[in-house]
Amino acid sequence: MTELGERGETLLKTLIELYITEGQPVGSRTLARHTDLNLSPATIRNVMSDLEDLGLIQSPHTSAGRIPTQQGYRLFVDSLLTIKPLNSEAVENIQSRLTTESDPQALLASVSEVLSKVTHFAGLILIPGRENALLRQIEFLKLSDDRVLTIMITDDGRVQNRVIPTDRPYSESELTQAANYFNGTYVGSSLASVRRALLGEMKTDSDTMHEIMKTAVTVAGKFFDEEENDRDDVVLTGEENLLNIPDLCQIDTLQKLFDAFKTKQDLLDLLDRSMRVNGISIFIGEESGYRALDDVSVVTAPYETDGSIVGTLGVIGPTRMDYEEVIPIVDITARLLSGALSGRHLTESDSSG
Amino acid sequence: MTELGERGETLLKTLIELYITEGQPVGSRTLARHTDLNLSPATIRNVMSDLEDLGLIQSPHTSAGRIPTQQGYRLFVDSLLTIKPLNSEAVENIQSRLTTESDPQALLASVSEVLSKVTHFAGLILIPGRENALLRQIEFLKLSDDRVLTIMITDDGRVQNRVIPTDRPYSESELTQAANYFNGTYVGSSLASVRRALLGEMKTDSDTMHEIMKTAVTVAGKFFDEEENDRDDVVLTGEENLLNIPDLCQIDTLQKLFDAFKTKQDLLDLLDRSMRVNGISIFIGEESGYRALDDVSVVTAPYETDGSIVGTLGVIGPTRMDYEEVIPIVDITARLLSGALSGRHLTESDSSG
DNA sequence: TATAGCACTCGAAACCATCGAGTGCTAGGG
DNA sequence: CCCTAGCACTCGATGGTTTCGAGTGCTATA
Repeated sequence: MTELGERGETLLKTLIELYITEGQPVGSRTLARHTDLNLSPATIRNVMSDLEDLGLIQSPHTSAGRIPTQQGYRLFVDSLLTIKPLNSEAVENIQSRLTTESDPQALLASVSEVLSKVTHFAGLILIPGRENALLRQIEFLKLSDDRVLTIMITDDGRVQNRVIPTDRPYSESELTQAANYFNGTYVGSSLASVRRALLGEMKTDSDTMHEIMKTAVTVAGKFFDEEENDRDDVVLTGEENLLNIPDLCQIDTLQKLFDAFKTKQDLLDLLDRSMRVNGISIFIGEESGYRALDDVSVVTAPYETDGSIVGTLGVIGPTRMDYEEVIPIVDITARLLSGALSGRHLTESDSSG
Repeated sequence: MTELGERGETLLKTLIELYITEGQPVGSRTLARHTDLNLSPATIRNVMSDLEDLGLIQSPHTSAGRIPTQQGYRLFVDSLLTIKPLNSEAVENIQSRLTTESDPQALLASVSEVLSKVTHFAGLILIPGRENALLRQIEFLKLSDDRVLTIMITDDGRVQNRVIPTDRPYSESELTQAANYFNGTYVGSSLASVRRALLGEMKTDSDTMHEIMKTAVTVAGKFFDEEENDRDDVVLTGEENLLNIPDLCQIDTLQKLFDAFKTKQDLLDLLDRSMRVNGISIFIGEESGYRALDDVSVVTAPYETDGSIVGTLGVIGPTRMDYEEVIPIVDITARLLSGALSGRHLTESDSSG
């Protein structure tokens, strides 16, 4: 790519900043006024023409000013932006939220909420799957002759319950014994390994198994079979904020967006991809590759527990968002959350219920 | 109110039906064509003028056709509409959903979903509080020195868990004994009475209480203290459907609406009110009394478990919705749900974990 | 009482002129 | 060689005018 020169960079930077705050195409005169280069509009025009040739800016029509292209934004966030000092009120807001909430699931959801409140865009967070969590306890409760309530607790303090339809009635004591057997065998193992073990058990010739074992394997097997069991999930908050944004006033754009919000699959994919990157990811407009997100930008940052990345959080806003403000907010939120999450595991002791 | 006459009623009815399907103000000529009264447009005009004087229809401007007013819709739904025969596909859709889902919480949520799918509007359902549910089992699990995970199971098969911060560390055996004591004392009581009993216990001079009892009362007390514990809740689905609706194309209208969807308080109030009515309730435009709902209509119907009303479900759509189709859908959904909910309680037996 | 006729109203659409912000280009100056 | 001033040009936005047509209200009449 052709070299830009310091002057070109300065002008591109101020042009984008102006466009972000004003929302109007910016012309050569305006740009001249808002820079301390002491250049005439005519000179600015020449530079702008170069910038346009490079594909960094464009004009909506002949006699309008210029607006940044996707590539312009990209260059801007990659090398031009000066991160704004963090709004301390926002930091306190985030911090206080993180310290008051002790239930881990509610904590993660509230992080999404605080992101949307602070940025006035939509906040989102990837809630990690539980394949690596350790089983702390499982319990089978008889609901009726053909339904068993299964409750599983993992060492990260999460509780999951599901009603399992059964082929035959189980007695309560049978279920209790099955749970005891199951707990005795698998407590302390990761859910992934429990799942593997169950698959193996189910293939085993069932004649060699004790009746109680069979019960445990059957019921727990169905429990673990449900896909969603340990799937990653996305919590999205503040979607309604996106309705105020003048850039997104087209109903069908919003429609696409909210449809994607409902299914969440695209969001999940995107967050999942960005989890493998170390540090902030920014997807500008069509960069994300999902149609529904063509007209927005997504800023994400991974968060960790005890040093390893477990999930991602972020913000969805208009492509014309104030990156210099949003980026540090997302960044600090991820850091604060990582801090709050560390040392949150259950005691490692036995788990007799 | 002045008598309308059969001819006036017929004309009002067809006018509203036309407006509902076409979305355009309907003029005298169109109305003349769509009725079998063999009247000339001029005559129709006279009648329309009367209807306008009665406040049932209005014209957006001098040379446009007429559209129904809120009062017009009201009269229409109260005494004019001919309920369409139910779309059998929709019924099967609802029915199959109700029979496949066995987890009661998921069942209620899926009803909201199916309502939105079938009507292409937003579905909503009031999920009843649990004050009348019976305690089946409670369990305390130590997470760390200052956090205890509390899990409560009720006879309707619902599981609720919450992390309780504690003042001092409790040992695991202490917590197990406390849970045993608590279960021994309160299993089978309604949550309302457990709450009352706990309030009493907490006032009692704690010197007279065994240490284990104190533990149980303290931890469970905090659990029951959280307001949301047994609050009614609203599940709302298919909000994004409302974005396609041409009548609701104004961003600020949508904004108001989605803000209300977020807080849910107004929806909860409305559903709560309509729960006290026996049968279908219809709130047209401003009738509901909530600003956010000024531009939409809400159709609701209560549903029951074993003969007594426990909640409400419904649909939110544009004021210009096809009431003749939506009303029976809401009605039949409520009936099917009531049927599916009856006989769903847990077995009444003991609850040794 | 219903109808036919007619003048009238008013929004929608098409058309036009004007205005002004902004551009590209070129010639000239440091 | 880079910068600047000047100038003609473009094109959307704005606002006024006209036309068109759907629909109305009124009145006379069968």
